Amino acid sequence: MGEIKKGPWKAEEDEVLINHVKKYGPKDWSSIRSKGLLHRTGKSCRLRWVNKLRPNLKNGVKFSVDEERAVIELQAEFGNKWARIATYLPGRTDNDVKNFWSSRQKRLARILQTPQVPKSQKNNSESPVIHDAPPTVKASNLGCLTKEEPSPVNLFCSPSYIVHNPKPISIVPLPEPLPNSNMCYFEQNLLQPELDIMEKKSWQDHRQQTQIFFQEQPPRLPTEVPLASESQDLMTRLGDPNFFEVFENGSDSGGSNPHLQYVSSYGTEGSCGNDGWKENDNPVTPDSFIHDFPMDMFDHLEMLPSPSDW
DNA sequence: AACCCCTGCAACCGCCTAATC
DNA sequence: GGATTAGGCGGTTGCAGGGGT
Repeated sequence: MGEIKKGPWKAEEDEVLINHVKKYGPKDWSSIRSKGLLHRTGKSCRLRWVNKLRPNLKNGVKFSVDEERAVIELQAEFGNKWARIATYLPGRTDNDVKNFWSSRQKRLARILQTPQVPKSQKNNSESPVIHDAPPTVKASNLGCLTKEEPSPVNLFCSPSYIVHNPKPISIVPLPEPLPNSNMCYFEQNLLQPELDIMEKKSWQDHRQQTQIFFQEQPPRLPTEVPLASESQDLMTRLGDPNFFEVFENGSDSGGSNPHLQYVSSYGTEGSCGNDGWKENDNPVTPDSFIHDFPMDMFDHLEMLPSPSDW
């Protein structure tokens, strides 16, 4: 048996592989090598067929908006089960989906990358911390949010989620991660290294009437695509130190069924007086804001200067 | 023009599981 | 029942091309 060939496939090799599949079907990959047809492993042959030679593949075609949505939704549901996800996307392979997802994650991580806050600024508890990028949920905190430890929850844990899901962010403060819960989704989408977490103090400084709401519905596909111009507006708002004010005075109770809310010590009516979780008797959600996130928001984000330039 | 950086993509690697011996 | 093999899958790597400086 000759040496095993690696590296890019040549057209002649493809032809041999195609002929083999025509004769015997997409199986017996190992026999290709044992018969001396190719000096490739069965694995390599199979991979080449599945990813490049199989009929009806969308080679060289970018993911459509619908496909992107589907990947995001399916990834939220199945996790990194690329092969399974690919079965929902005609013409796409697990490799396609995997590459799409990882490049997207990289892109978002870069977008949301935040520079280190200088120590002098950190030590100054009176100075509000101005974040250079939309803050994110520390996903690992989501599983341990308690009344005693009302972590400064930052939204935007999953940009793709927000971009593509007009529903309010679902944060379920449960003691244990649930399979197929949104929490799992957050865990999987945590951008590494962990993006900076707002400190409690600055959280309070920024938001005198903090209210974060919870719902248990799974992510849903968006039903409308806002205009691109809205993206620009939103990006302007994201860069605004007072950005979080949009979460105050939520006006749209929406269709969710929130059952908990986070109330700061500066909370308003019904506040328990201390920071912490409380039953939400009269939920008001920031739906309207979240719903405003356009599909292409992060495409526009990329057009902004990098955080280091801010 | 040269260099660097980023991105997308193809292919490989390692692990796991099922089938076969 | 254990060992071996093949196939499947997710993670990772390496490279080519494009864009910016």
